Amino acid sequence: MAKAATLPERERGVCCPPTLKVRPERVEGTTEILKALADPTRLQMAIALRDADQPVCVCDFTATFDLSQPTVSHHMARLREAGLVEVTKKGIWSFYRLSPELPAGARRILEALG
Amino acid sequence: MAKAATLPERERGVCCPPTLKVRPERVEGTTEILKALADPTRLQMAIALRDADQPVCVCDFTATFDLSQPTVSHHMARLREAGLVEVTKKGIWSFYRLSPELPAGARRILEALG
DNA sequence: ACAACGCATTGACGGTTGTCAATGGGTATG
DNA sequence: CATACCCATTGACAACCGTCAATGCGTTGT
Repeated sequence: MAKAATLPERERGVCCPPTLKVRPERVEGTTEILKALADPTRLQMAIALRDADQPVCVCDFTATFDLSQPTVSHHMARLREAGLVEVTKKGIWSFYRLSPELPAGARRILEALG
Repeated sequence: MAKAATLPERERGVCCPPTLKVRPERVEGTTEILKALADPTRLQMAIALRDADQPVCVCDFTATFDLSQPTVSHHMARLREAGLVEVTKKGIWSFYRLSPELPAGARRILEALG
């Protein structure tokens, strides 16, 4: 992270558009991840899954947050669509865990949280 | 980041709510930062400011993105309200830079991007 | 077979968001 | 002063989001 010291000298009517270093495809992907995490409930869900040593059942999330079961299911679906988590069904339960093949960028963001 | 190996054994009608480790106040703050970054334009703006060695003028952002000037101004206001950036006015120009006193959590998130 | 449980999906609703056009205010140049 | 430039604010509008009630489906236990 560079230091921002002096203000540039400028000329009227002239702009110096900065070059965007990140590839557009990567911007879109990162934005989707950030949108998936930019909700208090989903943020805590993601952190809980990150720190869990076992997959977590949906019923446990429903018990934790003061939210209806469909709402919890909706949040898990959003995390799933962002590629952050995966689901495994066993009997009547659905167990969620972080995606094992999580891209490095997504993992770095997750580890920066909490 | 722990490994998620075996599925837990469960019992019908019983839930094991995980303990949420992050303080609620911190959850709210982190969510605000993530919401501020969860937009393609603002994400690129923030990365550009993170990597810039000089404060960046609004007119440069207006020239870079295919967006109207009020929209760019609106995005900068959102980054400002999230505490991520600061503005310095000099003449007719407004120069933006990352907040010098950026909290450690926010800095970690920013450094995890791009 | 039947009832109970766990979960996903659908439909609906208010609140938020991203965008632009229009406006206004501040600062430099002629 | 008058004009041009840079920027913020306001108002408006479509799109999206978070939430719940209702419903449906598969699984388990009786």
